[in-house]
Amino acid sequence: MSESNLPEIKLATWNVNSLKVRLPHLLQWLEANPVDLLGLQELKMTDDVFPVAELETAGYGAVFAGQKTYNGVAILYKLASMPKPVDVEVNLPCFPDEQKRVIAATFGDLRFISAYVVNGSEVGSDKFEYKKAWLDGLLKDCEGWLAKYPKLALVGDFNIAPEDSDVHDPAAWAGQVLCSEEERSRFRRLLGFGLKDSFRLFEQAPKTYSWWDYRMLGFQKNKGLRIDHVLLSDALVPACTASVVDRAPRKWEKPSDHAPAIATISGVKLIN
DNA sequence: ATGGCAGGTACGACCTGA
Repeated sequence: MSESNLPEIKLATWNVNSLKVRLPHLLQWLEANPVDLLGLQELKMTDDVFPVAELETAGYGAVFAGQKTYNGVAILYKLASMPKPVDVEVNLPCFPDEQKRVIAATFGDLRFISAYVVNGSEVGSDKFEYKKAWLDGLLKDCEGWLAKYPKLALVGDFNIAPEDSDVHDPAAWAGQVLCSEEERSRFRRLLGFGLKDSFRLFEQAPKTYSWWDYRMLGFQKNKGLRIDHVLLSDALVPACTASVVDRAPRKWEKPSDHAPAIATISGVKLIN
């Protein structure tokens, strides 16, 4: 039928580590990769200085929730291809938080959520307890969102490497923050609600990561972790035709320490 | 075990990241 004539929709996520510093990289990347929806994390800016005009010139609209110095999330949508966002939610309904870590919006009948999961500092710290509580809130609200929105994409910096294959040195990282069983078990519970890690739907090159430490030549030595994910609800999984990490912008001058991750879905009609 | 790099704040170092 006409399903195959529907355009592809590209869904992406990128922790830009300061949108002020990275705006030129973002614009350069969007020109080469005109994705339809892009979740951003670590804006590190307040809403009054969000680059609305520059992004509109590049063909993108945005909804955003910023904060001074830390955190801050946004969703960019391609004006030419996407319906206007509705039902915008900031943060987790069940977890009141001063920190801006979640923004969600609906495009047609697609719910798109950009999340910046707590880092957690180190296992056993107060920040780690906050991370676990925050993740429990995310789990609870995702269960609710999935019941309401069958077509759902949850993207972002999860600060969790789900499997040892997502870690350059699993022995060194065993039990450490980003790799602990307490974090990984929560990630698996999230998948249990009816989400898939789109990256793992496909054969992938070994040692594919999305984050590399700035220090110790981490990127040059590919000492990385895959902690940025595009999760798709079961209703979208059959339509997913590709899921990749784009290492290219990590090679640019003064890069973010994270690379973008992109999933492609095909044959999905967005219904208003 | 430690520190190394980067961004922000604010002009000192210090906090946070992962």
